Amino acid sequence: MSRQAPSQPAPRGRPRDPRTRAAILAAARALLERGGLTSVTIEAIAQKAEVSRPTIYRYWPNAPAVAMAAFLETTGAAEAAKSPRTPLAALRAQLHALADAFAAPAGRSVAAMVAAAQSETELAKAFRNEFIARNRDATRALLERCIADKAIAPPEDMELSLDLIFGPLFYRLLMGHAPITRGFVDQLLAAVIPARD
Amino acid sequence: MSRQAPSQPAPRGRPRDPRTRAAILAAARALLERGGLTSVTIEAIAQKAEVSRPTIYRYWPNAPAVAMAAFLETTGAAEAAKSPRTPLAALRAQLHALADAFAAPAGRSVAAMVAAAQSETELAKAFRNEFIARNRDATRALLERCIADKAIAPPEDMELSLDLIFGPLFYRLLMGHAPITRGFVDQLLAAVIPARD
DNA sequence: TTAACGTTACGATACGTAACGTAATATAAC
DNA sequence: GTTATATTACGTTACGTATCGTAACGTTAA
Repeated sequence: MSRQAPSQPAPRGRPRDPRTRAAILAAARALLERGGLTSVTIEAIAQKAEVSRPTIYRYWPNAPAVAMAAFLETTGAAEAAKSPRTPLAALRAQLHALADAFAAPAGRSVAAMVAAAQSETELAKAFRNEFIARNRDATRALLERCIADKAIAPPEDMELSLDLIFGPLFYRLLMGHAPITRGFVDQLLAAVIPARD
Repeated sequence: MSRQAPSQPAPRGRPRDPRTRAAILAAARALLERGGLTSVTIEAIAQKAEVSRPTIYRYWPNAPAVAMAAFLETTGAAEAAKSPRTPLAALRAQLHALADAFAAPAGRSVAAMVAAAQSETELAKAFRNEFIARNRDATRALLERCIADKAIAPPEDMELSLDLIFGPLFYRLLMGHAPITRGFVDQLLAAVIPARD
């Protein structure tokens, strides 16, 4: 009996050691948080991961791609805390979490990925789809729950509201002209989300 | 009669040829707009400007510094159009000009400089002081004139208002998830600047 | 047999600097 | 005023280094 449409084409030969991939990503992530994107070189990753350089190239085409993979692996969209009862509180908790991440060393990684995305189209696409879009989706969902609950007045333009919330956060992260605090998030929300009228 | 405190200590030796500096900056600017920051190498600048590499190093310490100098030379703060009579119209014109710049090839330069600032402290400082701060100052001044004229209600936090205006613009520039149009600016203003009550 | 991985090696690009010669300008000496 | 001299700008050439991306080949695990 022969399989006519195998969903998994049966991998042949020696399988990839999962520790290899993990070691590369872990090394890239560590380098990224410490020294920023410029310190994430194939050479440095290879040494830190105790893997040969050609092996890294067998997984990813260049250093920024490894950095992006490492970044996306560890940093998902900020998840809404489950505990808050009201969607408004959940929204606030979600953005507080994002602000915390931006203020922490992880914020440097985010900034580095934004920077990397400016010069590499592929990275930009991945970053938009896997990070930007996910964060917007998560926040949009909570906003709509707030609207459904009549906790806030429905905004005229939902996408504009998202730009008004995320824009200033990224702006401060990248320009560094002012700190990113939970209080700042609260200010943003107060300004952007019209309280229930 | 001897000058006791000469304001210009009389430069000695061969003066710098102004065309050298101009050629370097022009070349850097062209490279920056086309290929982004990674294409702005000392090597490429030297060839395009028809200047030797050591000469470039005599002016600036590294390639990103040249790029920043070229950027700041050509892209100042958006100036308020003189024609509009009311400060509110001037504010709108100023931000329209910024949006136009962000949407044009010059926008790529701005994005490239933001990216560069993430990995080079010196550049970050220059960029904050010479570009970010200047734009904020210009807009803040117009906002205050609007307030003085009672054209708009005074915002609770002026700096927050500036973040709400500039943040989304940079956010769209850097993420590229939506276009930067004059209509977007108008939407921003409507949302952020409470109309006269 | 097939593919993963290491080792070694190679050419290419860009870096930043040094050394040296020449050109252009100021100041001082005559 | 003309001439010497110091000083600086710029080009040319060269050097050593870092990192890149790839190729070749052997070894190991399925």
